[in-house]
Amino acid sequence: MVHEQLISAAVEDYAKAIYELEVRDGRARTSALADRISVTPASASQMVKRLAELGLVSYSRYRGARLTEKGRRLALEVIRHHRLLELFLVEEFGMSWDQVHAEAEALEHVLSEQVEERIAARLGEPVVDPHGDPIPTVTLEIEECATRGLESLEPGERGVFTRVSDSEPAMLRFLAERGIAPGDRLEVVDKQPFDGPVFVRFSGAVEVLGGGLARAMRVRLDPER
Amino acid sequence: MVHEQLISAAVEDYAKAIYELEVRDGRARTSALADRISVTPASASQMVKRLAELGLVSYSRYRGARLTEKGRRLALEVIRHHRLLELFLVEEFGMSWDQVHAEAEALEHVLSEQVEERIAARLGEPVVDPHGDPIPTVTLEIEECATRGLESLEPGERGVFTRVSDSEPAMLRFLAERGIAPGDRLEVVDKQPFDGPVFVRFSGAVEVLGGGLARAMRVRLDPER
DNA sequence: TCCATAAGTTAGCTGAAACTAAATAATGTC
DNA sequence: GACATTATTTAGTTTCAGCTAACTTATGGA
Repeated sequence: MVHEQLISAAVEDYAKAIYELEVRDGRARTSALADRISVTPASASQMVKRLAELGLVSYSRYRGARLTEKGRRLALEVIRHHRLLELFLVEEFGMSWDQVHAEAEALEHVLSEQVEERIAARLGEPVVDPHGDPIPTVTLEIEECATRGLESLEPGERGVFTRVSDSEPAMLRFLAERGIAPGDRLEVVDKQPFDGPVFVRFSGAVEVLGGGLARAMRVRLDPER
Repeated sequence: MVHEQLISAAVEDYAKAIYELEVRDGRARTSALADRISVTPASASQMVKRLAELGLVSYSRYRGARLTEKGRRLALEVIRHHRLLELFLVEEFGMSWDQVHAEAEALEHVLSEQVEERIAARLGEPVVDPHGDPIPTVTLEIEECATRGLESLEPGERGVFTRVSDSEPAMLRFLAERGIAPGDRLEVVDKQPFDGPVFVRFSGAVEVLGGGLARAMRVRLDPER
């Protein structure tokens, strides 16, 4: 729970991004990483080398980075901070869904264990954040339940809207306006090819979601009861 | 309220330190500044030059820095963040007096206007922090009431314990243990020369305060009623 | 299988902000 | 008023984390 080597905010950001890419894609390609951190691929490549020196990832050139156990713990700690902060800002300060991501992004790196603990206690040791993302426990356990991008569902398939990328305020506002939130059940009614819009029924009303939004929405497939 | 040029945390720290030195000593000497920031005088000197380029201080070599109006506003904004955070952590999370300084030191640089506003509202737009330091208003007005170091009072003089440096946890714990807090009335009973201990009566009990502690305690002189 | 394109890396540079060592100004004492 | 002491600044280096440009490896179509 305590870092030995004094880890910079930049390194924490890389660890977090690599973790999230591994969860989503199974691996963290350099360019995807660069994209997520908003730096050039050259910078990401270099930083991955630094993370390797710090023992946070293992990698061999040209084949991406894989978090070590130590790197994974660091990533989960940052993610716990991030998600607790998001939930705290929503619950305690009544801030909106789409605002809290940017706030948490900055605060996550300077949150002490002490304050983290106080926040978690205040919120009743929560297990999911406002976007439906699971919050790692104090001991950094996390249950990443398998989800699929909404765009991959075929018409007729049903599921539960489980989480949505927290980094697209416009998307979050769009959903908030329509009262769509994690936990809602949904059924794909129709979809158009080539990343076109997806038609989804949420408790009655059918919504048309553009391709980009559909890819950002993660769905847990209906256990068919 | 919004910075034009994207100001780093380091620059914010310098502005704050210069402000506090100006309040305490009337001016901010390079070595005092270096001391406060925990860098070498050479580093402080260099950074003062940078602050001058940013229009935050005016200075001519060898005669210290003076905050410009812009620099003063930046300092007060950081100080507002710091003191609101300290109070928030004490009031809402029940953290102790001596812990909150370090926390606030890190958080102050990443607190958005939004969250600052929420915290201030939650606390009821407070005007002093837990250490007795005044909190600048939203419009950055502050009332720095004239105080003297306890060590400068002569036996027989009376006053009100008004504030204490928040950066010395041991000192704060010492005071907390004895139930001494800002607002307490006091009377100097005796003192020893050469930075020796000062004997002070707080509502009955006489306490012996070492020279270092005495210098850290700021006292508002009794208006003699 | 070959090769064009895409992905990833290396080399070399930049700006922040720290450092040490050396030089220079201010100050206070006699 | 001279000079020793202290304070401040300058010069030159380091580390971090980004950049561009040039190069290398992977990959997928024909």
